[in-house]
Amino acid sequence: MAVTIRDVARVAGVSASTVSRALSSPEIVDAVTLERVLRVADHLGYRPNRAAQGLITGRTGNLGLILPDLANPFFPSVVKGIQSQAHAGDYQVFVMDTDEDASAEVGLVRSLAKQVDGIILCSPRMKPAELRDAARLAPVVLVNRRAGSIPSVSADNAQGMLLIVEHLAGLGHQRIGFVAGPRQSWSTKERVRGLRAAAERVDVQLVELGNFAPTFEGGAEAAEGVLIGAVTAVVAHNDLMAMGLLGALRERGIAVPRDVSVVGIDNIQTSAMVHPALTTLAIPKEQAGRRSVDLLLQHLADPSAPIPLTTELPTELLVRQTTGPATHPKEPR
Amino acid sequence: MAVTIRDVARVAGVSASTVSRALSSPEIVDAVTLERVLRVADHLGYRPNRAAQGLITGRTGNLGLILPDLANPFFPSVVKGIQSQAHAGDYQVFVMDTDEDASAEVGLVRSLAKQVDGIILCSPRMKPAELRDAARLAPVVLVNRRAGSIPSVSADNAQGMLLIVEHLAGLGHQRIGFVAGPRQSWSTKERVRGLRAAAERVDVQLVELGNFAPTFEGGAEAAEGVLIGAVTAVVAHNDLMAMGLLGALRERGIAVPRDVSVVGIDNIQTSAMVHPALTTLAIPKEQAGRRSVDLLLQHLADPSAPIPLTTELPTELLVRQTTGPATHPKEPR
DNA sequence: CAGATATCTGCAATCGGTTTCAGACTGAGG
DNA sequence: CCTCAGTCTGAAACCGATTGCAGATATCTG
Repeated sequence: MAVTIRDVARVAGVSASTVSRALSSPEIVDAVTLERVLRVADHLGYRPNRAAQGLITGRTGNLGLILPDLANPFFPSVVKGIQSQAHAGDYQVFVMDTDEDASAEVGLVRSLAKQVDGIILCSPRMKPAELRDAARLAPVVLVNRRAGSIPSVSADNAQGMLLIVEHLAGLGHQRIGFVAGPRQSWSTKERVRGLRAAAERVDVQLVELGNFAPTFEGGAEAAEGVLIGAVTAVVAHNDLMAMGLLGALRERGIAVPRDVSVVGIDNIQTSAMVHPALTTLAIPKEQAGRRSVDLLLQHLADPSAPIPLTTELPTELLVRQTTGPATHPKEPR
Repeated sequence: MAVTIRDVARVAGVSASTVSRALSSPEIVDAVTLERVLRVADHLGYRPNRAAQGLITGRTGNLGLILPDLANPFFPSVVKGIQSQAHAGDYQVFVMDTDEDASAEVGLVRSLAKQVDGIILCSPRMKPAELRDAARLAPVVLVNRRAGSIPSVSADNAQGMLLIVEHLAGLGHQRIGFVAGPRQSWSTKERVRGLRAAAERVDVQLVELGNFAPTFEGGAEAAEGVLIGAVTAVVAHNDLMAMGLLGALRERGIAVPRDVSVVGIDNIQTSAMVHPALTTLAIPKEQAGRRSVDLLLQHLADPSAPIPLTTELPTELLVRQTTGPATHPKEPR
């Protein structure tokens, strides 16, 4: 059916070995033979059979990507970055959505391990011990999480939180609320830590308003706490929550940013499309994706070479319309 | 390194063939042998090598998915549906994002064809002739497009447009604007057609406001035309555009839905999160994804069996806050 | 009880590449 | 002219599974 290496060999009047060499190590075959083989291969539309190559070389040319929920607007950008970078390196990407099921992750890694050369775990929910096990089954790179000795790519949360707090402090805010994500989440912990450090450094008060689901609804639920907490500014764990919060505040007649300022994190696409447009900390999502692929491919190219363990990408604060001068503290309007 | 079928065979005291049969056609091996083999396989953690299986059977166990832009919030839902349904059928999915590059699609199909058992083309931008060629390289199912004799899954646009127009007419709107997407797009044509038919049937006037990019910005650009067109309601080609339109109208001091009603299409996640929440025609995105996989797997299971050529999924109108009674026509407030 | 049939299993070929090894040929140097 | 190194090529083994074929055993039939 399909044209094989032997077909090319026959037409070019050489052996299969020569064709193989012409394609994979052209420098060791005679120039005129090479040219002829390549022309024939091209003319016949020859495409190496990946399965056959994989069988002998042990390389599949595939990468696996496991993530909790594609519907969460944070992830598609990461996938795009991964996808395009992988493709540039002649790798294909298996995308697997676990529907936020941490236990599914473990099974997926196991079943994927043999079919790919490496796995990218994006915001994995699994336990550290499970991560360690996973990393033994195949080369693994983590995105949005750090763990033990597994290479990882994440945003520089400490720096990002500082940007946020400095911005708010600069607007006169003294009491800043934080609407946290799920307690177990790595990002949540990172961000709490970063905010605490930043608050101390900038000398403002941080009011932790509790943990909520990292969704629009979760953010809406946090509105009550914001009012009770008597803060003049709120940082939400992500943009989705910030948007939920915005909606709930509006329902309660609280004006943003006049009565309270709101800052999101992620810079998802729609954060710029809502009204008022959301001030948010932009995470370089595509870049994180690309970088994770780089790390993986680098490791595959030379498994003995050392891989940078943790890569932290700088964030950027996008000041839009949901942050403004603090009202309460001292500046009477 | 990895445990092979021969390892299992040796430990179980049988031949490799028997192990193979135990795994793929259990009914033809002796019950006690079967049990022993399966136990050993499980105990050793045996996983068949997909490359080896693929080499001999010609089946890869992979599906390819080509789509224009993952960052467009319409697609992740479709991917989720495809992903989960494929996984249920023990298939993996290669996801490829073309970045809206129609010419890239052709190349991708070609390079993917040998590595997958079938390809799902989601909203492909390529020309009909190219589609025909693609379908010759591998089994293909189209999502969101119809073309010649290639099986396809799409929303029932005619029905959907009728729902929209009836809803608006019911609110007293007589002049309804349509902000169309790209002229070449299949959906655009379908929707124009559907709207025209619906307008005629319900006896309202349809004002076509021109073609715009299917983005937030594209929608914003359409605002001017909406005002000039003197319509009391607008249908946008998709939610992203509707949201852009909403923003631009607000900037011009036009209140929605008081001054003008707006209807989107797609029901992307954020359409419910903006204020006012967008009235939109919901497309069953996940379901479309699942269905496309069903069609493909069905064809793979029995290539001779006929496949339903076009599947149209019913849509649903979600009436939220951007549509209200018409102001102009006769009802003075 | 012989012979036919059914059931189960193993051998060996096969898929399409890659890679080791050895041989053919070339040209240089003595 | 012979030897030797260097360059290029082909034969054959191999990766890990599946499957047609044939042989072995058990079961059934008359």
